[in-house]
Amino acid sequence: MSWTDQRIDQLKALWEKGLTASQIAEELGGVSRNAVIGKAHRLGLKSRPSPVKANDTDKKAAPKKPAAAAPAKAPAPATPVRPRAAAPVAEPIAPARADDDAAEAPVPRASSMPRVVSIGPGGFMRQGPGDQQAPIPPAPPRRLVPAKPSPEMADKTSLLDLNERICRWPLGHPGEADFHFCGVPVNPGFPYCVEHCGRAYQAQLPRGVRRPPPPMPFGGPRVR
DNA sequence: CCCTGATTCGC
DNA sequence: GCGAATCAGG
Repeated sequence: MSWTDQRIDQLKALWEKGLTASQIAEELGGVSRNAVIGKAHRLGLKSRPSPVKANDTDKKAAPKKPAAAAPAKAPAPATPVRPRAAAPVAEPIAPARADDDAAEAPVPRASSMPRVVSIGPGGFMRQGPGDQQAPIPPAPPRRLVPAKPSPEMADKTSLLDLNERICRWPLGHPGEADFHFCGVPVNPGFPYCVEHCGRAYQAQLPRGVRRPPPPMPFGGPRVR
């Protein structure tokens, strides 16, 4: 991903709105938290209370990197591919309500009055007459997360609960009411727990060897 | 451990 | 310019 004007505007807006770098990175997609921070600093919009910037007032003796001439980095190839993040997933979007037109009172807007422009759910930005930040970044109706509907789903691992350190082995079938994921801690370096790694990764058998169970796709035919 | 932002530095 | 690696505080 590259820093298009749109993405930069979005970054600025979200950063000034107070979102954390992680949240912004997640929102933008395709970039890491570090990338966001790096870009923010390059854009000059740094500051904002950093948890690590306690000191400064009169402490000057701060030897930073005394002997940094030999970094000698040893990248760890032990883990072939570190899972970066959950696969991009289309989150449910709230259906647009169009039935409350009656409530839309036409607001008289003096042209010299600063407008208040929505940049997303709960987020607004003043925009004066002089300001031209043309198309305000499209406000994706994300972050609106459906509540766990039923008590028996409350402790199940939903799609939205997935992260890099819990097992994403699916249990049940997408679309079913109780579809969820395994959710126990992963076998480090793998997307599944030890048990499910055992099912996901199987030793290559020599040709001709008869393999026990012919797995049916998607868990087999479903009776309906 | 998790999180945070800041900084460095090889690309 | 970019961002992973690293640092350092909470």
